[in-house]
Amino acid sequence: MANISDTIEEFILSVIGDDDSLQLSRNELANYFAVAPSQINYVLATRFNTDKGYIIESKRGGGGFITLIRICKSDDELSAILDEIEKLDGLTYQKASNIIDRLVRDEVIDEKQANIIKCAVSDKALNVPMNNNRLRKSVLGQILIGLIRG
Amino acid sequence: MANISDTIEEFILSVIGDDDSLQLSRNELANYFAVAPSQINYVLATRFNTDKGYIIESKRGGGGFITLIRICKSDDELSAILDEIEKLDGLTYQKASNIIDRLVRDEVIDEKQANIIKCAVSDKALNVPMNNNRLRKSVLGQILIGLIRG
DNA sequence: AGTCAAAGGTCAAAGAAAGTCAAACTTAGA
DNA sequence: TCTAAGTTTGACTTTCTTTGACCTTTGACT
Repeated sequence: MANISDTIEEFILSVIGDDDSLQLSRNELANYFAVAPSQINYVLATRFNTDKGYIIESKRGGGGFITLIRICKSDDELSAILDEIEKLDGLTYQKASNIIDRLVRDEVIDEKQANIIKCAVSDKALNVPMNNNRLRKSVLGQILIGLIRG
Repeated sequence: MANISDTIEEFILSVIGDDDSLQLSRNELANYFAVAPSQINYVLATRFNTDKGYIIESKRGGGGFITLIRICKSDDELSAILDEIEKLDGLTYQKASNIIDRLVRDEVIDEKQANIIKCAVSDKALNVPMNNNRLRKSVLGQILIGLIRG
């Protein structure tokens, strides 16, 4: 509890509300929360990355800014994600979790379903005597296929 | 009696009271009782495990924490199944599927959730170069725990 | 074009939790 | 008394967060 990154995340989420983009100033935000500017990058990298369904754009120099854009939900978001992970060799839990969060955000699945899926792809569930990232990709892949079939 | 683990157990029980979850800091608690931090893990492992009706979640790093969640009464069926499969060495897909159907019949989960779980424990998902019945048991087990957790 | 200040970016080290595991110790029971 | 089970401790690991030093880009102003 009481870690500043979570607080900043909350703040950004509350500011973005239902909008699908938000412009902010890294320095101002860092100043507001009295943290190092690079902490803002940390929050963006861990909480607002593409897996979670956000795109970050920015500009440096005088009058610079950071723009946060929510990737819009599309009808075939499931197949898009399936394609996306198909290219990868495996999936870390972190990445899988981000994808699942994104599906919740875009209302493709609900919290309970997300919970089930996260458990299914957790390290605890996939406790094989080797790197389990390939297996995780396989499990999540099959679940996505199952969701597509309805 | 009067060993420190029992004292810590008492303390946690008194703090949790009638609530069904409690967040605590391992270091603070260890400090309070002047014991090694890992003793807290010992107390949790021996007194607040799933058999005893609790589930533990945690996060490391700055602002880390441990959350203790009490399994509630309505989760009896899930816990019973958990106990049941805990005794087995592994689970065939057929057996897992039967369990899932049973949960649907008893309205513990719905069709969609059942579909997700079946995908997660399918042979296609669990395509490891060995017998996957142990793995299947592990995956279903974690999902059941997740369902209890809510 | 050249300079400079004002952004934002990167990365690695330090810090702050919690987890693991095995050795040492204690205690209850045969 | 001997042993097995339960407890306590501490060294080492893993994960997540915070900080700071240094780098790059941009636009304004000579």
